[in-house]
Amino acid sequence: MLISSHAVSVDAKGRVSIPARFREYLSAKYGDQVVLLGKDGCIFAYPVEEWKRRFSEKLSELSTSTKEVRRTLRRLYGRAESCEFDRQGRILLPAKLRASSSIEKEAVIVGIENKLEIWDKARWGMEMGDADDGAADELPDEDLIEFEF
Amino acid sequence: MLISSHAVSVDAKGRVSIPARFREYLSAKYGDQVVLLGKDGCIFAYPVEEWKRRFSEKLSELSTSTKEVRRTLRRLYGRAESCEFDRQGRILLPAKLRASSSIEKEAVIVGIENKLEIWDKARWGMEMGDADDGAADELPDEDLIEFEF
DNA sequence: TTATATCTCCCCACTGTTACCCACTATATT
DNA sequence: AATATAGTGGGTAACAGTGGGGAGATATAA
Repeated sequence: MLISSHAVSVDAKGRVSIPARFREYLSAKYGDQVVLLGKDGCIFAYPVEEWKRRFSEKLSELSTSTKEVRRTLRRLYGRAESCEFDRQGRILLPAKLRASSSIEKEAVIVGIENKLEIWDKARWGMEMGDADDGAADELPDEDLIEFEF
Repeated sequence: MLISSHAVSVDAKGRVSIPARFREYLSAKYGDQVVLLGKDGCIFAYPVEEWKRRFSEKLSELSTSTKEVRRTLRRLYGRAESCEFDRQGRILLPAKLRASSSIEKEAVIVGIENKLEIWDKARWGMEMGDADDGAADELPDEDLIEFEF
């Protein structure tokens, strides 16, 4: 299971190191290929198998006979990118995705169950409520779920 | 079952010894991996299985098609950390969590049913009402639960 | 086609951190 | 007293993350 967040740097070539814990889990369970998708102001990274489960299989149930379905499909697949870890355990973030997620020099990689999210560091701070000091460790009232802590 | 509290020291590298009773119970029942989460001004430590039961399974019932659910997920997973006991039975507390819980040199580890809480010693004293002498063995009025003793 | 530029991914090198190992002390047990 | 166990501290080798040179592939231009 993927969990936690790591600050990483983006080098001049646009590469980011995938933290070792994440990489080991992904390589062992899924292989070295992931699918990238710009979403929520960051980059989602799915193992191929997860991408298929979430999108390919769902869409294959639908008929492509309607314009709407075909449009949804091409918008989803057109924005996605496929990429692999290099020998140093990094991935090259395509310039398009770096631009759309405002990622430049400092990034944060977040493990969420079975996918990764890659954020610009400043944006991640906003998303987390700018409260690293524990003042916001209470989940906001509007939360939909009642967790058992 | 985990119960009682132990004072431990935090070494220069940020490690704390998990008291033997706790470690034996956790290792035997769950394994050597725990998930840490900053909460209530201390650090919660769940066996992975407990984390999954409380959070992963609950969240997997929800659709991630709404922005609110995705945000809740990343805020929860992003603040958590996964870690293992070393050969001496210690865990390394990540600097982020030490900071958010004010843990520096002296800590207290509390066993509560099936999770641990790790406190800064001074804060733990406050939480216990500064009364190690038994004067506060009566639950305060504002407690929400009526226990059957 | 040839020449030039760009991109991708390999390799190597450097640095700070991590986790293993050993050792010391205090407490408990025989 | 002798032995075992728990908690503590620190040295050190291995590894993770970082940065950059350069080969090969692909694209662009002449």
